[in-house]
Amino acid sequence: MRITAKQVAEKAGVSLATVSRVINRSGYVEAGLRSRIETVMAELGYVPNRNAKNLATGHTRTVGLIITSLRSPYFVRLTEGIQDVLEGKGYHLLLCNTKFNAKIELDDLQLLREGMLDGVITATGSLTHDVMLDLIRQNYPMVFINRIFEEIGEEPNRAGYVMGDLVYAGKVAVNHLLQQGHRNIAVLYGAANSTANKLRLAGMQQAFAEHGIDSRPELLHCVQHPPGLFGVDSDTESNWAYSETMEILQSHPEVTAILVFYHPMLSGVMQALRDAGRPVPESVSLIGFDEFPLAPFLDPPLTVMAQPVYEIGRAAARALVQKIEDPTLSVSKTIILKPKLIIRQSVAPASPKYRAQGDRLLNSGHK
Amino acid sequence: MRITAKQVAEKAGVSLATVSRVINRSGYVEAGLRSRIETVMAELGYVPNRNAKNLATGHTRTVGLIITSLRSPYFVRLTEGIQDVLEGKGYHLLLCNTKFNAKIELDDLQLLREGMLDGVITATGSLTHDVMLDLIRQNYPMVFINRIFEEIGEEPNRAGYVMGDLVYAGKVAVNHLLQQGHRNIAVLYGAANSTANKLRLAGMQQAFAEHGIDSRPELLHCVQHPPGLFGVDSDTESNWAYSETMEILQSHPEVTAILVFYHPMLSGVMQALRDAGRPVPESVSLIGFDEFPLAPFLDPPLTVMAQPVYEIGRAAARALVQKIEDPTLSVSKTIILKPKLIIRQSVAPASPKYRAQGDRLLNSGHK
DNA sequence: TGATAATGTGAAAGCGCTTACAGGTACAAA
DNA sequence: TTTGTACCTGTAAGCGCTTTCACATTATCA
Repeated sequence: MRITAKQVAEKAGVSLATVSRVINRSGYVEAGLRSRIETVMAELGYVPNRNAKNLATGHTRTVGLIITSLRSPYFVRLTEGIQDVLEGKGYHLLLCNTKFNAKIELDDLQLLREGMLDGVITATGSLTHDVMLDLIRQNYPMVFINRIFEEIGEEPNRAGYVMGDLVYAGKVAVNHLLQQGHRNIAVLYGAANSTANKLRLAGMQQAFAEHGIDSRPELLHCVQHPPGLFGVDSDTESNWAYSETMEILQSHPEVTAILVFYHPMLSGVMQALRDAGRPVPESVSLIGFDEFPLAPFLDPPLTVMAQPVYEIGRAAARALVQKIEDPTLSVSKTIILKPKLIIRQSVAPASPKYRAQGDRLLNSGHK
Repeated sequence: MRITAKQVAEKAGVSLATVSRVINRSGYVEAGLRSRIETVMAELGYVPNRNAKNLATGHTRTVGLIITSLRSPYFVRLTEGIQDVLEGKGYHLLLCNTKFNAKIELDDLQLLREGMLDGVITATGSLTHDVMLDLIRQNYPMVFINRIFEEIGEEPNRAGYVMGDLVYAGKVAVNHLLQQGHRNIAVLYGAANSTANKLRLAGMQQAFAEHGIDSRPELLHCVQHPPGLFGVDSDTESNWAYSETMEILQSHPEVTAILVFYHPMLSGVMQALRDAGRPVPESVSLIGFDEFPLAPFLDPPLTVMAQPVYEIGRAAARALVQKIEDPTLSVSKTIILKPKLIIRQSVAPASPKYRAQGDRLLNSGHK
């Protein structure tokens, strides 16, 4: 059977409390006694029971991270940032991969309620919005990435927010395209209705506005996948992106540029472009989101909107730990970090033909 | 304060035991009472305390996964396989990213001893070999991926093993190269001394043997990174690979093919090749390990040894859960799954010049 | 009809820790 | 000497569940 602190106490001829003190280096214990107890612990091979400790102290020093998939370098790098700070603070990470499945997300959120998690970092969209709201209002320590809750006003609570500057990201990406003469741009979204998508869309529209162009739907073909679409399968996102891209290419041959917001969709988009005989960037320009090591080695080297996602992860983890350890409620400032466009070779000037077509559309006015 | 089962019991006018029975659907409880208690729980917003439950039952339904980095599609896909089966069985995943750092690995292993983890799946190399041995002998439920322990003979315990057929992988990869006339092959390893590396090396040597070639060190330049080399930094593996590749290219200009066992190194290798003016595959052929969605879109499309890693993950998780839930000790059979070479365009026939050079080396004999 | 089994409920003893609280000693300051 | 304070250790009451055991009550079957 397993050795308990009580047995250590008996063998060392001290009380349980003293053993606890040496384990936790808390309170006073005389040096001689301490080392005697440590010897006994070593002899007995004593290992403290973490569950008992968790119960007694009311916390576990583990936090949950909710993401949609590790297939995106965005989430990978985010996770790394988070783990690197957690590790330094003695926290552990419980990973929840929702695959856009609300049930899975709910399941992990429940762990927070059940006291098994001290806090949670959420990097996903809007699947379980109401539950999140509820948790925030109940003052659970939470940090949200690229997401805000308008419903929560100035009520103090223990939620924090860290974001990339998504408006800026959308704007800069579209600007780059606009400058190269692109007018008909298709956008492949991640989950619908997410804060992130709204902000990016706003940024994209700003870019159009700044170019004196009215960004009617014809000029910006946004495709969002329905919630809960993706399964366990290795490449459902990619497959979805493939068929959506094919669809766009056929129904909107005037599209000369594609923005891919969710990295796992990239391979599907590229495959579709290849199958449709539309070379990148000669025929269609492409911008990906999130930098990854092999981006310079794609054919063509991929122009990418790089979010400072490692830093976002670190900021999120720091904020969460701080919120966990400080019982004070407050209304928290949102931390915002700027992304950067890394220009490579997947964007080229729009072919004059399509350029003209876009401008024609543009000049035809609308009611 | 938080609602406890005791309060539910009082309000419902029943005993604590009965409340516990309805929570766990265990034992007998009359239908009417059950629904009354459920109503009370709902009214009170009762959520059971998981730490108390963990303490009382002695298990947590969470398992640990130890990997080196999420930057490799190998570990990503592995993690997905594991999570997909765990999720179905009601287990949660605690993720440990060692970054080849023994301290971090030890830390998570400790959670197993402390009872916070019901079991652990280890997919890393040899950093904490002795501790692993210890844990196995103490009959903790563990599953090892691509790793075996010769030290454990026929002693029954609760460890399991699942492996890709690494010998086969090494053999097939080298065979492919040999057939194209390559004779001087460089290999970039992951962590030194791992079971996986030994097996692959064995396979590679088999391939040479089958071609009637003696695979002296001159013909197979293996480079292993020292343990603990890699840090937090985004691309230490890549940087290491870059300088090693540069080094090889200079000191062994006769090398015409490179095998990259650890995916995060790939970008470094490709950058070095590019900087050294050695085009792939015209000058140097390249084989990567582990398939990933963008492999067909690299320049050139990458030939890759694809391990059935999702299946490996599933098998590992199934094995672990089974070992957790079945207290019987046994000596376990190793599950072996075959990889597959996916041929694309990063391997071309060796240039005759180097081919000749390789053969000359070969024919010069050795003492 | 009585014996046996199945069903339903409660009391209470843990699970293995932490943490007041109380009490004791030693030593410096007053 | 007294008092105050730092230092040291133990007692015991939890933390919030699960689970055994005992005891009722009801159904089942010769």
